[in-house]
Amino acid sequence: MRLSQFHLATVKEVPADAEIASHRLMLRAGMIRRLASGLYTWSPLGLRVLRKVENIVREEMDRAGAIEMLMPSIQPRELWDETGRWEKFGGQLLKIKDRKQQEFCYGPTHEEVVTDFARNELKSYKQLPVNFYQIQTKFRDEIRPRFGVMRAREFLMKDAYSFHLTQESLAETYAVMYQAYVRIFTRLGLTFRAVQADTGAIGGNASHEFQVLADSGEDAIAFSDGSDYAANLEKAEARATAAAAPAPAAPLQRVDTPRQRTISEVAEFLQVSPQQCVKTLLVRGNDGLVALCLRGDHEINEVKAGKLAELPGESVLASEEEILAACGTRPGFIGPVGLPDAIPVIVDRDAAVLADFVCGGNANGSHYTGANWGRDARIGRVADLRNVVEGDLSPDGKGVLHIARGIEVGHVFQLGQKYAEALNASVIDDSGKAQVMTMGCYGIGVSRIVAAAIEQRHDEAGIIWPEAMAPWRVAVCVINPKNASAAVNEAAEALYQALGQRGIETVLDDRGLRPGGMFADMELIGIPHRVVVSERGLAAGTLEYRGRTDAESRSLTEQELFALLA
RNA sequence: CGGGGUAUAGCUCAGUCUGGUAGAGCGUUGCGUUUGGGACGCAAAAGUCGGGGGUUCGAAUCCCUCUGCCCCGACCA
Repeated sequence: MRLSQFHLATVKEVPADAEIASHRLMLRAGMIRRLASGLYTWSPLGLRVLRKVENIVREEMDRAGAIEMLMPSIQPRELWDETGRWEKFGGQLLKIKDRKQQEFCYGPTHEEVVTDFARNELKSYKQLPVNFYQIQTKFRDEIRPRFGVMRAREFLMKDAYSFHLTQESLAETYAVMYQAYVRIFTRLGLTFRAVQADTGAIGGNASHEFQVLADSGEDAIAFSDGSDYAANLEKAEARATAAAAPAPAAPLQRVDTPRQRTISEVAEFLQVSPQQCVKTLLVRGNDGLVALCLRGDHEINEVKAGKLAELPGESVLASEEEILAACGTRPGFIGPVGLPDAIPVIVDRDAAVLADFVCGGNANGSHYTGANWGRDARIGRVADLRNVVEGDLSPDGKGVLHIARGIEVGHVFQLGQKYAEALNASVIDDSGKAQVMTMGCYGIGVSRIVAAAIEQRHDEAGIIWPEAMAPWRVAVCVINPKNASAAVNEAAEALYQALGQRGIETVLDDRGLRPGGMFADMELIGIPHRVVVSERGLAAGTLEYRGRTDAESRSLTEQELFALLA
């Protein structure tokens, strides 16, 4: 590509409300332009990168045996009524009507459509397993779109759906997809981790997220330094630090804590560490309130709490009024000692192995010291309620957990029969009986990958593309082309042609910018390799090469350059 | 949905408090000088000051209202 024939539109300034590096750099590089909240135009430059990602995803899906298709983005309400998700999906579903007032939505995902396709197309177990995929625009009416294309309302996604007769077959395809994802993110040149993910309300046997590691990531992930264990923080299991509580050594004593309500205030006031305190959260249970007890320095994990049998499927903190009505105490002074019998007490594993601890006194302005389970407070049962923290033992017993931030770019999921059952998608098995199919689904946020890559790889000057994602691998920069000798322009043109003939994607910067502006642009848009052609270099018979992350330029012969790029 | 902020040239923003002919930088166009890290000079084009209503002799500025956008929170996977 000759840059003089392209539309490169870099800018120096960027709106103050572009918060994260990838959003700022994509705007500055002119890759995207905002049309409305969460809606972005991909410029020619941005599209080149997006297509690089898309093509790698497509190649690896094809290699893994998935079959590409394309489904409509507009979907009829009736199909969504069949699975009950027209209502359940809520405000994220963009609903529209046609001229006959019939209702449709812009697809946020395609389980309904693909399962409808499958129930019409697949009749026999001999057609299974089969894995359909598409790369297509999705729309989710996010409450708060942000960070440019990182969390946009309209975005490009690869979604694949596999159909099986048995769970074993699903597990096989799941493993193949998992490996395909590993290949994709490896080829893209990203630092990532596959982590166990919560399967949520859908159930199923397995789910993994692929997280690109970046400090600005919205997800927290835990991983072991002694094994390959890695999980989303909402999923990571917290093991108790001790097998059992030590024997009680201190007497139970009520102490006045007139204005100390938070754990940190109480701990400081009583001169104990937060680890020696028990905090008690009251949440709405199936039948009245439920008490959840945690060690003072630990955080509740709402996903784990929501799964407790005593809770209605979600964890919602009780209001101050509800607490006052049930306990006669304001929040801040609640504790397991002397709590009304009607309130079940569920204790986190680590809180359960404390002895002589501090807890709320169930009276305004008072706490207990020297409290002990059994002697002073009842334990309904012990459960894993908390988020793991840096330094926790890995749940597989090997190594210690560390916490990192990640950006979710892929998610594989063993769906089971939820959708096939709702839509009655079945095939005839070898005994002639109809069997509901078992499904898996596998998503990749194609447009999000572009932002995630920048988030992971950038510097002061701009984007640092992995080679596989760069809009061009090499930039040939001509110094002062309008006034340089014919030889310089000819040499640049010849080099550009030679690189192209070797299959190396090259951009020729023949715009005639001053060198500073030209270099700044090539660095901003993240071209991995830069070669300068000038009178100076021509006289010396060498090319001036500089890698995107190199501190300085160096001289290469043309042959050395080709070898380096081979 | 609750709270906060914001809307002025293509872009980034001053100007609003204290009402009196619309500003800067970047970008764009033309001319000239320049040409190895975002050059310089001169000239020019470019604005229903988000929409509507009100107060006033007079509103970008004060008041009411609507809308868009951004941030925090709640929500959601």
